[in-house]
Amino acid sequence: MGFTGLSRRERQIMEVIYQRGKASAAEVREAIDDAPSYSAVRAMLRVLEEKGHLKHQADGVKYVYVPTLNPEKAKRSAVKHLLDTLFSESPEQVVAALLDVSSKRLTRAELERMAAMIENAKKEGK
Amino acid sequence: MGFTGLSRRERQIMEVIYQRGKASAAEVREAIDDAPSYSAVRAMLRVLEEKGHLKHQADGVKYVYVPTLNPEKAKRSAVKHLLDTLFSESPEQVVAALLDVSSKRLTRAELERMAAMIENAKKEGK
DNA sequence: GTTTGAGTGCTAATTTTCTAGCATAGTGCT
DNA sequence: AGCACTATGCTAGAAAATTAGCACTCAAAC
Repeated sequence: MGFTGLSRRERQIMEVIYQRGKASAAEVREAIDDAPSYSAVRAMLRVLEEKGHLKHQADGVKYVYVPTLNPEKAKRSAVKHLLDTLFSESPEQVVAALLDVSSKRLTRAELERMAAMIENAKKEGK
Repeated sequence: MGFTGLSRRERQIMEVIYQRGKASAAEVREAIDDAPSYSAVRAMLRVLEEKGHLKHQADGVKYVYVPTLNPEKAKRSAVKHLLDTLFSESPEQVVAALLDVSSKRLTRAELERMAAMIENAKKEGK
């Protein structure tokens, strides 16, 4: 499932939670730039849980929210969505943008590992 | 600018337009799954234009809408956002997901080109 | 030149999203 | 026990998004 179907705030909240893996209402609120009230955040967490996007665990007295969807699926789904919408199904362009955006931070080792993954895909696709 | 800040419908519409490069109100409507009325689509196109995300050109009698933001910037911005939220700043994981999602469609030539891009990045990062 | 069709601009109203605030409960401190 | 603090559950209301519908324009077909 993509983020389509979520309202603006809901999406913001889901993003924070995916980013951190899990988060309490207060943490979500802190992480949002133009954050709404604490009450509002709590209300929306409840709604997101109702809709099935989140579940919560009691951590001591408070609730910690976690995505329902397994992270790997979420990632694949997001990449697929990106391919469909912005990249006209062209994985190459994604790689290009990726290198462009993160070139400064990339170490040689990381690049090697990426190359290895691609090498591997070549073999498999034989 | 990412899609943050847009409402659910607005986002859907922007995605359609990025996907196709440009689109008329009728085309946008057709491309949306659970589409609202034609009027509704037109109204939102107008709003998106006011907000500066779209501009329109007259194509004969009708309007064709085009993104304001240059496609390259949009792509970079989207990839960056994805890195920030779901991928903990790890470009490798993006490549992994990408190969995973599109493995079936990838030709050898495409893989070669990706490999070449990475090779190139290695040299530059020297 | 008038009728028809496809388009636009606008506005009022509905629906959804978003928000604040109050009532309540548990914990820890004194 | 009483107080302060930090939670939660809930609900009413405000604000924003979404929608439908009408009035109008223009071009082409008749």
